[in-house]
Amino acid sequence: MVISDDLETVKKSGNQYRIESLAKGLQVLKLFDENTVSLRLREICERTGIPMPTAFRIVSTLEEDGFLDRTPDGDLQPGVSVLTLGSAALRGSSLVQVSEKPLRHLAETTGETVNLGILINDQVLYLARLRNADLVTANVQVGSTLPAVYTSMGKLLLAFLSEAELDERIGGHSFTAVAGPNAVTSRAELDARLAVIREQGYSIQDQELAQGLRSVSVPVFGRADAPVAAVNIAVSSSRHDVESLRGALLEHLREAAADISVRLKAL
Amino acid sequence: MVISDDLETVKKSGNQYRIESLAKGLQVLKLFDENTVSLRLREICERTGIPMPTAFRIVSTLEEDGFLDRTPDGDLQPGVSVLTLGSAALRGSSLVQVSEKPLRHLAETTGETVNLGILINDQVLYLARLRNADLVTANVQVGSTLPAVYTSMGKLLLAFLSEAELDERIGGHSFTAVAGPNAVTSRAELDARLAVIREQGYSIQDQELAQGLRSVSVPVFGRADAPVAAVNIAVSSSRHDVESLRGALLEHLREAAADISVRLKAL
DNA sequence: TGTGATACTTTCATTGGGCGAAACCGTGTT
DNA sequence: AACACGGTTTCGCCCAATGAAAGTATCACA
Repeated sequence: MVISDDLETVKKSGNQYRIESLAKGLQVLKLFDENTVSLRLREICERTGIPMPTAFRIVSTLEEDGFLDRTPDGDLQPGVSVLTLGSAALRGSSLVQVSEKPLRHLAETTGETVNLGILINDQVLYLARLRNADLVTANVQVGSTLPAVYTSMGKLLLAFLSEAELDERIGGHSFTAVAGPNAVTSRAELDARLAVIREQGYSIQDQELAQGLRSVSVPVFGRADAPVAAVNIAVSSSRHDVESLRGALLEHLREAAADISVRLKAL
Repeated sequence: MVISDDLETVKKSGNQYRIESLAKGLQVLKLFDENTVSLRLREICERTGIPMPTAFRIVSTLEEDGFLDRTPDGDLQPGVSVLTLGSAALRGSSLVQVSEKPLRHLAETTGETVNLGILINDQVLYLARLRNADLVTANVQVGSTLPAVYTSMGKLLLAFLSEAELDERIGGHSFTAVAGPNAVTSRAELDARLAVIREQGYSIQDQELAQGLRSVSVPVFGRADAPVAAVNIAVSSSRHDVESLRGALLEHLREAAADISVRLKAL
């Protein structure tokens, strides 16, 4: 739409409608993640570059609305609103609701760790996860994201994208992240693997994410003919080789995915 | 602090540091809850009273930062940032982490629905919940809140507050909400029940929240001598009478709570 | 094809609210 | 007592946030 990048007034942000003060507040909220349980005002300033009085006002506002809480000693933590919002969003998703029973069944019949994930840009977002008792598993939780190209769910979902969409999402990927021994290291290699996945209809990851981890994924379909999500079974390499994944586990996985797909279409 | 309510400039909000535009953005975010999965721009305007151009800008900003997503047909939904933030906050809480195993054990040995909750103002916030197969249960999920005075966990946690704190939290409570047949209906009645709870060290709710539901709760302690959370067992009244709750179930519950407390103190 | 309604997008002028420098405060440390 | 540090409050400037109003796209119904 905006053709006028003629002047140097392009601004850093592409959105002409962005409200700066709101964006700053969101930026502060996003500082809190799995590794960052609590922060002090000073740390918020350091990490964001926002001057202290402004950060103070932002924090006051976030606190007032329950998005931040203060521990007795003044540390700032995500507040109730964040919890309620997040859980509501997660549970509100019909995909998650509908998957609950099939996933539980899958986990029980196979005894393995199972996951449900969707594609967000170049990342896989884990929407549900049922862990088994394996000592070594990927360190992900509901809400975590991982680079799509190193995971079986991610590659599966990438495989169903058009060439253009694929470019858009992973065109800039550097393939240099720390990953497992068999990780893809170039776009060409990725394209080849995606072709195989398209061919066989399922996706396997053999120690691509990390040493010792394998997984197999299949698609979940909604009403449209593109997959809306992926389900997988993740195992320790010590207990299952690649062929084992292609056998009974894949069969159970397919049943679960089909079950979820049917329930989705029935909505 | 601010003694000057002398002028009529008291303003609706008590916070002199509030940033209006940020607050409005948060208000929009909060529209999304368990019953509100998606909204249109027009609905956002109607529900908040924010004029459309402003709402448009707010939504653009929230979208840009991943706090809102747009379905193919333009409906607005909570975005990835909300999911990741919320789950991170939930999982980041050491209380939830530490409770996982004991709660699972409790659920398995008793076969009942078990919950973990904390007190937020006059509400109980459910941090963890393991449901059994009962047809009728309270319609709560992780992240849900319920009025403390109608729940066993809530009353238990209220019972440990000082008179002043109690006043502050439920001083304005009207006791008129739709609740179960045995719900407390006055502050005096509540005080009496809290006294009993303090006496016996556990809390029972017998169809106070809703017809057909009973539960029993005990406290979880951290390093301080006030409880940090409550654990409960929630049953259908058709399968357990009140005396049954006081028996073996209470015993198992106490063990789980003690287990969690020990783990908390070991951190 | 035309008419109108609806929902959203863009413009624009006006102004109040957001902004950061700087001063201030409280607490702990040397 | 002097200092440092983290947080709070003041103050005045000015621009970014605001909403009225105009513009556009889409759909429904004739």
